[in-house]
Amino acid sequence: MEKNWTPVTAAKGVEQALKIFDGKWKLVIMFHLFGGQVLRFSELEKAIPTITQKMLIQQLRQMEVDGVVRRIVHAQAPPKVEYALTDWGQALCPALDALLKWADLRENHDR
Amino acid sequence: MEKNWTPVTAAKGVEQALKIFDGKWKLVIMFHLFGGQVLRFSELEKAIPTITQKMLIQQLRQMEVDGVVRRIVHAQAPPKVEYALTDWGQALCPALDALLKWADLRENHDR
DNA sequence: CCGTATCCGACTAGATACTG
DNA sequence: CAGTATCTAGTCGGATACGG
Repeated sequence: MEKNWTPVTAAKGVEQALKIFDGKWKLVIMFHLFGGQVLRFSELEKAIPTITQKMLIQQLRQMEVDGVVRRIVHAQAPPKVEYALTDWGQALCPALDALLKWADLRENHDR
Repeated sequence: MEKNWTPVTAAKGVEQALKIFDGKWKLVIMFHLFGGQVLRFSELEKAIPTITQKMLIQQLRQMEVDGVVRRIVHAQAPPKVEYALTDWGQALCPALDALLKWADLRENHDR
């Protein structure tokens, strides 16, 4: 069945989608995890040197709640926690590609 | 020729694209103008009753600078100014659709 | 009709220090 | 290793009043 969008509801729909990767670091994190990569907390820290621990954990938690990231805890000492994208998270890739493609179009319309 | 993205540059690329419709009202405005609609300043105000004049003009100006909106001034009294999307602005539609489609996928992965 | 100018509260992210 | 807690500066949007 089809949805019938009004300008307002369509905008709200997109905003909902955007909110899920809104936050200064979520895209960077996602791109590090695309392709099925599984990284530890400390590996993400090293991969993104300018992020603080606070921001890293905050963004990861929100992404987990939103269902784009999976948190994998290994019960050991010392602690080991890994992060990976969910299937749904991986599925964002094509949409982001579309955005990149659109940004590239600008050259043809600018002067 | 192909670009070779790193996680960081890809994220920056998407962020650049996102910035262009970032701001609380830009998407709403765009959805009102999709399909070639041409609207006057006052018509946009009526179409989006909760926006203030300040925000409306601010978002429109930025969108104009960024090249997604075209400003059409008719030299008359009383003043008449119309706004429309550029070709590039219209070209955003598919990418936003991809985002909407992705958001819909969530049902299949949630429980 | 189509804007501009100013003030102000809310939210975000960074710095920093500390813990199981 | 993998977090938590607190404080603060900067940014964004809303309210309101005024101008060509």
